[in-house]
Amino acid sequence: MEYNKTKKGIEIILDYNICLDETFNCGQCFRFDQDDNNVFSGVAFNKTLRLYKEDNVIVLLDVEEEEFIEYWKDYFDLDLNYKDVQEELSAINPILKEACRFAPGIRILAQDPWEALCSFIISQNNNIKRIKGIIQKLCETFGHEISKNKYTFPSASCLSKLNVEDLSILKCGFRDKYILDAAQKVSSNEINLDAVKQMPIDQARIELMKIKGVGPKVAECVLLYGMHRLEAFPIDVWMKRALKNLLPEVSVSDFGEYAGIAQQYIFHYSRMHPELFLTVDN
DNA sequence: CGCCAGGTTGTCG
DNA sequence: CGACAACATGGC
Repeated sequence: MEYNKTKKGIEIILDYNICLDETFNCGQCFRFDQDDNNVFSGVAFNKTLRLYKEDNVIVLLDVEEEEFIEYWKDYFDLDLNYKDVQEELSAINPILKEACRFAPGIRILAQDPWEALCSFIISQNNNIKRIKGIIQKLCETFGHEISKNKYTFPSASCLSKLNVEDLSILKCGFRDKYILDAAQKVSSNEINLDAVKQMPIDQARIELMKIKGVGPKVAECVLLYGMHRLEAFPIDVWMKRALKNLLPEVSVSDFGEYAGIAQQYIFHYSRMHPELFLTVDN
């Protein structure tokens, strides 16, 4: 991976494809949006990021080299060769190969663990549009503004001081008490997310599921998107349908160390092809 | 209006 | 263990 420092910011020279639209809109994160002229903007790690792609270059606007190295290089998983991963996955199964081919520019973002935990608690039995709205309101209400209409994600410590009435403004329904339980367990260090990130994955799952509202699927999303554990394999309604109807002869253990990336390609492919499932049950 | 949404919990057999 | 209703809210 090569990059240049310019007066605009950091320019990442791509030797393979990265699609910002698919990466930000494939259901793994909820805080980036595209404004007019092809520029995406959002917040991660309490920092506003604005970026766009032009030809084989991604421009991170107004980003210094130190900030790029410390945050964004890992955030976009730039040290992993996704082309190699896709070749490996494509050899497993023809449908998986097709899913890789369909959206090869998706990357698994390495998000903040607490933000991922909170976000995927909110995601349960919910739709992506509304998830984004609830998270936006959460940040507007309890984070602080760092640039025009851009807010930090409120810390666990901050949310742990609130009660369910305080959260009613979010209209997040029954998930309010789950958010508070997560905030309390994390801020008190009863659940140490930095430690969980380093644990053997079976133990990490058990630790995360001590939080109310965190079951197998949410735990898996936290591991994959918030702790960059690429072997994690979240199974939601779309993945259930896909595994049953598109990949009946494949077992989850066949996907290997990059199962989470495989999952993302399959999830996105399925969501973009709902017609594949119209005539089936579940 | 009714079904569904990147599920989890509690309960019942 | 497995099945299944209930859960808040709003997108479509």
